[in-house]
Amino acid sequence: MVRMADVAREAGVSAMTVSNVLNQRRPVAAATRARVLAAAESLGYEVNLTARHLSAGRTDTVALIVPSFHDYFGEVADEIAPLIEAEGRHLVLERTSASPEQEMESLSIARLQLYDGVLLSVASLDRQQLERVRTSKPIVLLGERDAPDRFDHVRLANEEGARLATAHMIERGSRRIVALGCTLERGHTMNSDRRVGWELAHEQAGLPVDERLVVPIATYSSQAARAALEGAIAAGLEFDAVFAATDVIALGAVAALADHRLRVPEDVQLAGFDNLDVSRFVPPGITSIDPNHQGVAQHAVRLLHRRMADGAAPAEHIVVPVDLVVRGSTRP
Amino acid sequence: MVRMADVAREAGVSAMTVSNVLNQRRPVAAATRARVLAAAESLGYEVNLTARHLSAGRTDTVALIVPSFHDYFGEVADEIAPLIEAEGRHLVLERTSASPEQEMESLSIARLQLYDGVLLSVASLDRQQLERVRTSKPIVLLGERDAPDRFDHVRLANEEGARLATAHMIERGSRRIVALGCTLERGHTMNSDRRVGWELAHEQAGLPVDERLVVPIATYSSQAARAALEGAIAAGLEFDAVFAATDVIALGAVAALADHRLRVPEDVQLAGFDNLDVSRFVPPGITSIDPNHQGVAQHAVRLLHRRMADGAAPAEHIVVPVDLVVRGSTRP
DNA sequence: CTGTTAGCGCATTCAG
DNA sequence: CTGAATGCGCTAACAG
Repeated sequence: MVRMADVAREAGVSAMTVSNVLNQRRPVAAATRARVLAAAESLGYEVNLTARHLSAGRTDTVALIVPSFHDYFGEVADEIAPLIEAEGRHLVLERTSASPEQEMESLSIARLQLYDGVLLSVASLDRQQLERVRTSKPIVLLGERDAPDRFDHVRLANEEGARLATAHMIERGSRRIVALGCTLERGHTMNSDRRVGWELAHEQAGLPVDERLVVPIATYSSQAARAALEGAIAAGLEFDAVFAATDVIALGAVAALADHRLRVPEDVQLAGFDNLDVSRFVPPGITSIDPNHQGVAQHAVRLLHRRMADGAAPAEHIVVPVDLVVRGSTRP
Repeated sequence: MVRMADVAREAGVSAMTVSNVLNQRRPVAAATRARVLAAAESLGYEVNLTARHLSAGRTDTVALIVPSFHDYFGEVADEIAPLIEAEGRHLVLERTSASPEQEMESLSIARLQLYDGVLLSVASLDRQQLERVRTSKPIVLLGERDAPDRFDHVRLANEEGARLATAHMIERGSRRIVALGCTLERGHTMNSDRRVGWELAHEQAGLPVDERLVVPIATYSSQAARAALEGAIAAGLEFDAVFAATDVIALGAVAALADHRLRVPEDVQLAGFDNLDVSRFVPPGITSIDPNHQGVAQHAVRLLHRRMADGAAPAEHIVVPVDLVVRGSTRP
């Protein structure tokens, strides 16, 4: 390994001068500068970032910690990356496997010290566990779970999105709308908040809420969603629309409906949530709630930036508005 | 910030003893040990990993560098992560935006020094640019591009996969098969190799190869694929099947075919490549080539592991076999 | 079993 | 404009 001292010796200067040339921190005589650059080049020198980080006390790197790398989180990450890079920092992704243990570990101060700031996409930690996280590192929470007020937090307008999608299908004539992947449990989680929105749409339309239409699923996968809806159909549940808690779930619903030769939207209307790319292309196009990734990304980075500048600033809690995107899976 | 020295003072021992207790490196008297742990706990001490990394000369961290975080790469990353973690290391993702500049920068020795090993998913660097990468850091290349022999490299059996999918549709009666998202250009790239497989299937079946059926696309998006196929249809291209270079492209084809009321598979058969989750659920199910993510992940991690153990070992070039997964988009 | 010394490679501070 | 001294926090090697 080539160190700065090696370059210094080769160029006949001190290490400090090498540092100054390479970082353009102080003016250096042109001739000296040229010699240093030549020496660095010929030895193939590159700065040791670990040493720089230790010395500087910062890493110019931000971590985005997600439950898993694919689907929704990958898409958000691609939105966040350029915003972080625009400020001259690097973004790295780590994942927690959505297990509370790993999510806690990734929050250990040790791991945090590698980064100047952390965006944590909370999937499974509850309020109490988050309460125990004590660190002065800038952290911004992303996601739909309830969290302590002292954290900056960006979440979606889950209720409003679910209400919009459900109201839209009521307006287009449906009266028995399955809430697939939702839950009757209370407490702020993504699938509970979305069920509340589904209820709200019924109340606002003066329709009764039939809790049998809430069909929970085992895991947030298309496979589980397909199985759950098949099960509901087999059990004789009557319905004329499906509100799916996520687009991944909606995709499972598409498959289950096709298996039973139920036409979308003629027999059953369908709407999802997340506006994944795939929803534009699966015929007849899946009506969905656009979660405004860009807005999420912008707020998250803005809050983190602010927090890194001022650790004592009061916490902000952002609810990012969402939009209904109408496609062929709901009736005109 | 609490340092080891603070804990040492609090516990009335030396820093070395604190280190030994926390890392279980050397036996420590039970009483001392207890005092150290109590002190660490009460002060809220956590080791500074940057300092440890500098001192130890390693980071126990592997980077997976990908062109973008979503879709294919996110799925592979989720396969690789547990294998890395099983060896007691951490995995982080960085992205290059698929620009050659950034891909080169992520390969700068400086950046590499942060990691004990690097898995680089090559999207846009050509052989010549890779040739210029000089480093003793363990690197394993992933991806379909041609690369210098001195690198360990894991790629898919692209030709064979494309041949399988095309031959399958020929067998099921198609004679004019569009190669959507492929290219007539020579040289080892993903979409060139897959075109070669498409050709090969024709030759083996004794069928002529009509180059007008090769329909390239502007970007690897469903949107671009949809537009390209619409364009081909509008231009009067006659075909009875589509081999899509990727499943993302196949999804665009599904949309384009639906727009033109062409039934799959009755009017047009369709097969893709990548076996994305979505392909199982889009009616009638998209026949696809399974890229064997798990095999890719296992080989990549194995090669990296080997390389980290022995920097001088001869480079291995793995071609991971692929499988045809038949679904409803091709005829029985 | 525990402590001392020294150094990982860089960059800030102060001197010249 | 350039250099020397010093510290970032941890741990390997050596003493005791």
